[in-house]
Amino acid sequence: MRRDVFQAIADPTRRAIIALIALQAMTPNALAENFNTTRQAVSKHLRILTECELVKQEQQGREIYYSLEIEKMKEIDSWLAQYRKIWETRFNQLDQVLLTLKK
Amino acid sequence: MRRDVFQAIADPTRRAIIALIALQAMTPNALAENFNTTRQAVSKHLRILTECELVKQEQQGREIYYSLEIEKMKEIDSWLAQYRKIWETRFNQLDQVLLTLKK
DNA sequence: AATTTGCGAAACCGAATAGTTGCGTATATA
DNA sequence: TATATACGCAACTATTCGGTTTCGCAAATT
Repeated sequence: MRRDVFQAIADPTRRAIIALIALQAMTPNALAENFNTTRQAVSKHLRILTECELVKQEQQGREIYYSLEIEKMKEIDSWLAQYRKIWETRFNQLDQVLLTLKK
Repeated sequence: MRRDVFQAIADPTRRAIIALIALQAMTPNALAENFNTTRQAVSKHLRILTECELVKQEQQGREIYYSLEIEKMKEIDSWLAQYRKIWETRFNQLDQVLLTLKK
């Protein structure tokens, strides 16, 4: 099973889960109440997110709190960095053009 | 068919295509030669990338050159921005702790 | 004009995926 | 101790996905 961060964030429900647990740790039941889905479905998404280390869990009694592993999000950021470089270069080039026109 | 950027970049072959055409426009055949796959397979990926506007095409005779629509990549960047804010805040907090310890 | 080349599109197939249902287990509550 | 709650896991189903094969069309080459 090839699980990577990009595959994990491909699903909109998972992105919604990420958005919620980024703010505070939550249980599967609490998460399911926020969507039109069952606890089991959320549970499966959490398993995928856990497998690619985007999420960490903490047991408290019979409840399991899930929270975002923010470090892993940087992996997407570093992939994006190469393209950010491109659009920043283009922006600077445009900037140059505008400056030249102004003169 | 729900095509969005996140679903598009989920596939490793598509990320490789993006990396190549970010540097220069390429034809499906030229792209296929860079991978262990057929032109048709590449063609399907290009269709998906085109549908979500990550890629633009330019016909030249019977050849079609595909290149990256860098603007669309910013969509991923702006989604990531909310999380970047989180890790930067945490970094600053850690920075504060280190400063306090130093004194 | 006949052939080759570059391409998209459709039909098809096996694998993966999202979701449901049902189960077993552990913790909490009565 | 009996019951309710929170959860993960496995089995099952419908759908989607990545890839191949085949086809037809248009542009280039002979």
